[in-house]
Amino acid sequence: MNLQDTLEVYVKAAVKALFQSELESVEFQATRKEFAGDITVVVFPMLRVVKGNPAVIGEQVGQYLQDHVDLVKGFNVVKGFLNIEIDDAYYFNFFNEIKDKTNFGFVELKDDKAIMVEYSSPNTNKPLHLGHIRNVLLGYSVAEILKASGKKVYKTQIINDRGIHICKSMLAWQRFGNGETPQSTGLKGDKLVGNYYVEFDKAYKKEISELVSQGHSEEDAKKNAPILLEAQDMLRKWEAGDKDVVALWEKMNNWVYDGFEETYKAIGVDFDKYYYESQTYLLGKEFIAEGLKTGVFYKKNDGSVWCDLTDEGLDEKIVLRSDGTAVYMTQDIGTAIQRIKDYPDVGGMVYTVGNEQDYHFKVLFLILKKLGFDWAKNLYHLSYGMVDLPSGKMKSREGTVVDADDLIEEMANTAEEISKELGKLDEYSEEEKKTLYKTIGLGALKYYILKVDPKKRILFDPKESIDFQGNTGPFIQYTYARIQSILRKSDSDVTSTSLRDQIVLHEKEKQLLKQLEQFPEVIQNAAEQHSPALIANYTYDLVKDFNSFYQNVSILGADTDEEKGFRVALSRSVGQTIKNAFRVLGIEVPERM
RNA sequence: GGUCGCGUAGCUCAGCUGGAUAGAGCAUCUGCCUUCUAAGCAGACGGUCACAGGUUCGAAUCCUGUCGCGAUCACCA
Repeated sequence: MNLQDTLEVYVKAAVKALFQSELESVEFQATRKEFAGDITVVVFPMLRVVKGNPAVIGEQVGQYLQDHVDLVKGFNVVKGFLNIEIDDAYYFNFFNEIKDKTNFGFVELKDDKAIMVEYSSPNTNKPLHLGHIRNVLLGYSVAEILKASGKKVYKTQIINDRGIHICKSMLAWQRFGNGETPQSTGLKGDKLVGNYYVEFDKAYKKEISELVSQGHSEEDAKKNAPILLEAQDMLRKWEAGDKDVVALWEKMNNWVYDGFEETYKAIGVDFDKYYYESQTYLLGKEFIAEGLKTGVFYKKNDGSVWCDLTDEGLDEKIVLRSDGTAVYMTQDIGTAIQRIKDYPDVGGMVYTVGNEQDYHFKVLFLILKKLGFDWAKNLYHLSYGMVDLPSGKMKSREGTVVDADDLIEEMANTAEEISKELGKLDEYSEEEKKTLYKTIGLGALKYYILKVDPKKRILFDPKESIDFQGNTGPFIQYTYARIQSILRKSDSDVTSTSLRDQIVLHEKEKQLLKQLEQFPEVIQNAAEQHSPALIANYTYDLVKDFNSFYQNVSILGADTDEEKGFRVALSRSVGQTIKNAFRVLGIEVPERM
């Protein structure tokens, strides 16, 4: 139980004893630093049940608490705010409870129902870019946060492996590829396939302008360019199961998967299960047929199938084309159902998908509810803002994308430059240095993305490098490394001695303890709100507090062994908390830097 | 046009289940490395919380409207 919950009981008791009134809840806030006290009770809301002057009520409640509650050492009232001073013993007790925990803030698995978190749903015709990075980092982190909050979690993705886009790459490769492979070119598979997607577009544009110069209208040319017709023909062949086309499709998709896997590994994320649209859209069709029988859907004269959502304030939505082929919605219905079939313990799902698809998911969830699935009420669209460039949206075909692999590498290079300038790593081997540069570079990138509220869009300017100072990943990593340095230099048995409460807490120490106490709640909040940003901002505050402590209070040079032991142990706990917080953000922490 | 989201310091962001004088970082300026890692600390400068109403003892926070930016409203995904 944290301080607020503990005090709430006493405040309620005080109000009952003094005014014979029942409070429903008590409003707390951190005491502003210009006033004495550790925690503040806001008196105003009590006026609803207790009539009188807030300052006087504050006095009376404060006095009652001081007289009846051991942990309340003193109080003062400013206007309607009752500032309470807490006895150091309370903080020592708290610290004794957590000081040896390595899993501080994390909750043991407590829910029998699992959550499936989907993130990264790439098309297989081009490499991953910065937009995917945000998606992957958010999804992975939210999955880890949910785990830390006591949930069982499966991480998954849906791979958009079928459709006209991959046929375009296939066709261009067939035409211009001369049998190139990742092996023959040394290119990552996704890059190779992506290049042919661009090649296709070039050839397509060329054909359009030729047609236009021959007198065709622009619209006509776009629709009837031979290379496009051929790509569409290829798609039909694929759907018909044409052996050669399917073989080519498999070959090129596998190149892409290998490339993606390399990128995921570099980012440091993983998945428990992969889903492919080519394998789930048929199940979607089955359930459309089912829903047609039960009246969830209806058929129009042309044979297309729709869902009427006008009662919910939305439009009608098509779920099957008139020619009977699947649309996006069809396969998403199929995928969701397939997942529950595969993992019956899943009670809800989180979809990490950009906010451009808000409407789609609103509709998807409604349809699944209408189809009568009880898990449909536990679906959540983790909607996030786009990552835009100063020039606007990233466009693969126009080459205005920030490539994921390139960016990761650049970040490590920047980390290397800075490290070399600072020159603190002389005793490290080249191998160790390389790993460290990667850790720091990735830390900077991940923190930069994750500290922003998911729903806000991010403007990324490639010309301005991501910071390594201030509210950044490397700053936090640096603080962690600092703490490890202290731990190495202190004799370890000091940290294991149990604490007595004779030490008077330094203001900076108390601040750290208060901040540490928040951590479990921050994890829970972040899980409820699906927001890694809350963890990032919390960690930053903790680290700022630690650095202030570090620069103002001597740890290893403390006056007594007892104080020294306490400060080392406190530092160790802060370090552990940084590590735990960063773990759920998917960021590693270095032993030195 | 309908719907949804966003608008806080020059820039990037916190704060938003209503609470005290709106907080950080970057940038600019001042101090601090013969003491535990200066990727740091201490401080200065910087705000009509887009605008206008409303609810409230109290609004950056809730409600309504206006403006600006973005997304979406496909037999695309």
